[in-house]
Amino acid sequence: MRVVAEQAEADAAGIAARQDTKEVILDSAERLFAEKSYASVSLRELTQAAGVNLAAVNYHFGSKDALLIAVFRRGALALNRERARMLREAEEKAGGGTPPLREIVSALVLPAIRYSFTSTRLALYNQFVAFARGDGPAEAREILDKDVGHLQRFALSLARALPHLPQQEVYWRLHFAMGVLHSLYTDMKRLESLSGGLCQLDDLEAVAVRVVDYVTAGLEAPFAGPLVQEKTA
Amino acid sequence: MRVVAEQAEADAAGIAARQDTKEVILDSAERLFAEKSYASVSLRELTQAAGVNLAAVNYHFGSKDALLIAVFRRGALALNRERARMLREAEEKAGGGTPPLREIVSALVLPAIRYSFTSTRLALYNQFVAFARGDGPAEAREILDKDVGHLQRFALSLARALPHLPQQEVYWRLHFAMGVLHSLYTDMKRLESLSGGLCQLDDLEAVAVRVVDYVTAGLEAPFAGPLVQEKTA
DNA sequence: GTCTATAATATGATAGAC
DNA sequence: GTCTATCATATTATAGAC
Repeated sequence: MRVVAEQAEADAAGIAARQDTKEVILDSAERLFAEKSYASVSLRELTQAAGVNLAAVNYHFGSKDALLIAVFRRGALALNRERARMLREAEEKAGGGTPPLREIVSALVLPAIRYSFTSTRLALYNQFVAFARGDGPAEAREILDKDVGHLQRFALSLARALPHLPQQEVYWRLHFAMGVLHSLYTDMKRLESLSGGLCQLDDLEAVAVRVVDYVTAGLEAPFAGPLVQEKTA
Repeated sequence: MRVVAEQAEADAAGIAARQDTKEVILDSAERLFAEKSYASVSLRELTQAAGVNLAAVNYHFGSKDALLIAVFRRGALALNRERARMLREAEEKAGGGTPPLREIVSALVLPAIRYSFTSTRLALYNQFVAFARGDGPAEAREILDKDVGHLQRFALSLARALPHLPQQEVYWRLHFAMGVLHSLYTDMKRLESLSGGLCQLDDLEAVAVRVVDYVTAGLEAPFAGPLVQEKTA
């Protein structure tokens, strides 16, 4: 794209030129789609923010819809890979047995939080997912619905760590945990406002501890069983 | 609109005709904006779904943006009113003292869940909020950010019920609770898929108990303090 | 691969008859 | 208040020069 010397170098080396442009577009798209929703971001705004030509999106991805799917795929792959790695490590450390609940929760939670701090790439991944579900083309929604394989692994691991809980309740509480994670990407402005600036997304470790504490406690909540308490009033 | 006899009747009675059309538009807008995002829903699609004329939106609301704000306002008012009512009742029942944590949580949680079951009007309110934040005009976003007054009441009530917790942590855990609620409107399809159909949003009471259990446990989670545990590995 | 110019279409909004 | 017709504009996508 911009640096012509490098371009010539890459071409000479037989490499598929600079794939830089593609990456830059993906980065901008992820951020803008997350911040402003897919439909509301025009290709003009997007390509201008990315510093590339208007036609580049269609050249590299084929269409705006295809770009949305590409940006989702990239984010999902990176996040799921890291989660799976941490879960595997915890299981190995447990010698084939069940890892402590806190470690399972950490494997689920920490990659999402870490990325939100360190990588521009995944900072807004979860927020993007919310929009993709409402906005995107059918294909993107299907991918999203099917993107449960890695969560299934966590469901199984959690079920082993919480043998007294019916499987159904494990699923519900895992689902709630995802909601807690979601809150880190979605409503931080409201939290900042609510707390008068006291609560901020600045200290990675501190936030991680809070989330793990909360989610672990929720998973360990006493389960009363299917009977609903009779009102005394 | 459609029923001419009623229209004439209302006109004869001196009432401002049928305000039905306005309501129908608000209902459709709330649902569609929530499902597909504000920007992706055209006025043509919206008015067709509502069964009203294309020009009706501009006539009754002035613009598409103004419609978004109107639909948000209506939902926020109804939900906050009900939450405040339940919290007040709990406080009165406690005779000026601090209500049990579970009751505070119920006041926060039950109205949102109940509406999601009973009222088409508010069924998708929370999901809509997520989109409004990314999508809407600046005015809508500001309203959203400032819409913390009623949450402030809950923060204070929770702080009294959890006197050992620093105020900052109360805010964080209230924020996480909102994330749990959010999960009921946002990713239910993923939960259904993940659980193989085992988990569904069908039984209001059962879901309410699950959410209250989870959120209460999270609020009651032990608080280790600002010190971060040293890794033993 | 990148860019300009433009085609084809969809959108929000409005004027004006009823 | 409702409807049809239409304007002005913005959008995605593409053709074709470089």
